[in-house]
Formats: sequence, structure tokens, C-alpha cells
Amino acid sequence: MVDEELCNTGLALSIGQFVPKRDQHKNKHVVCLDLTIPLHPKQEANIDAECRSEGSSLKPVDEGQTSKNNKICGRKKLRLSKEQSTLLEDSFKIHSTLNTSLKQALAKKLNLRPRQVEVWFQNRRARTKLKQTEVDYEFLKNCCASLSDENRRLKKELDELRSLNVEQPPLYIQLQKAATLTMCPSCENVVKAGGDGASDAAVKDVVLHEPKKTPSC
DNA sequence: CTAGTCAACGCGGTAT
DNA sequence: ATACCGCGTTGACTAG
Repeated sequence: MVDEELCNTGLALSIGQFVPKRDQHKNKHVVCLDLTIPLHPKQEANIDAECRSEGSSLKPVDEGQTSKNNKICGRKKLRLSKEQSTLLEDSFKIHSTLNTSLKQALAKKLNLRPRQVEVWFQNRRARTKLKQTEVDYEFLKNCCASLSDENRRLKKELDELRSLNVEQPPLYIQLQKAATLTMCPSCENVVKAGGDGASDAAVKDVVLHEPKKTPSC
């Protein structure tokens, strides 16, 4: 079986065991020489039984024990103890990201590997983000609901006004008759583009500035 | 049996 | 080159 110290020095030999591929990737924390020899099914069954008997008592996490399990069975579920979680949570409240020294210090204090502390912070940030997304989603859902209500209310109001005033042409048609108002692209003020002479006075009230010497004004 | 949780992994991207 | 991060995924474990 692989000894972690051997692994850390860059020399390790595994027999039918799990070697994290990440460690063979660019972010090498350790360099493990994977000389995996497939086990006989009977051997595997024995190891599995061994893991189950040890794994069932995983809860108060004993790093030595779990890493032993990891080595025998491959990836094994680690449950952080309450103290470990509390300390990690506390430091997360202060800083949601890690620097190298903090990581080392936490790892030492919690009797975990620095990589485990790093992974915990990554997962914790992901959980925070997910929660925030859920909150945002709820907020937008409520916004959407209230806007739909408002839209329904306004439509209803419009229908009522139309039914009360069928003989009168709608206000927007009256306005169109009076003048066509457009927005000047250069000064962003309303300017008169058409209409009859009778409505000139109304338009004067809208354009109160001296138009700039631009093609649009 | 199934859905949910969470530690751990793999990979691509970025900063230094 | 190295360290770190986000994101998607995997797999062990658990509660219902």
C-alpha cells in the first residue's frame, strides 16, 4: 500500500489502489508512480469488507483512518467533524478565499491535508453561490408575478376606458393629428417633425431650448 | 429504491 | 511554471 510520505517524496507504488489523477495532472501536489496491479475478485471482496467495517464507523472523522480507507478502497466519503466544520466556517466568514499560509495553518490545525482545506473552500463558495442564485431566482419570480398583475390591471383599465368612450378617438390618434414628435438624436430633446399649424403652440412648450447647429435640429 | 448532500476529482482559464 | 479558482461531475453515504 502507498505510504503518504513516500507519495510526497515523489515515489509511491500502489497495488490495486486508487491514485488521484489530479496528482498526475498539471497541479501536482504529489507525484505518485501508479503501478497498479489489478486484484483478484476475491481479494477485492476482502478489502471491500474491510472498508465497510471500518467505513461504517467513519463519523467522528479520524484523518489517519480515513486516509487509510482511501488508500484501500479508492475514493471514500469523508465526513468532517463538527469542530472541523465550525473552524472552517469561521474562517470562511472572515475570508472566503484562501492564501497559502492560511491554508497551511488551517490544515495543520484541523489535521487535514492542505488540499482538503482548499477543496472545502471551493465547495463552500459554490454552495454560497448556489444559495444566492436561488434567492435571486425567487426575487425575479416575484417581480415577474407583480408585473404580470400590473399588466392585467392596466389592460382591464384600458378596456373599461374604451367601453366608456367609444365615440371619442383615442388620445394617441388626436396627438398624431396635432403633430409628429420625434427625439432629436444629438440633443435628446423632443422636436416637431410634422403636423398642422394649429398645434405649433403646443410644440413650442415641449422644445424650450435653442436648438444646436446639427443636421437633426 | 431514490433523491439529496458533500468531499473529491478533472479540466480549462487566469494571474503572477 | 506554478498556484489558484470556477464549474461540472463522480461516488460514498444517508434519510425518507
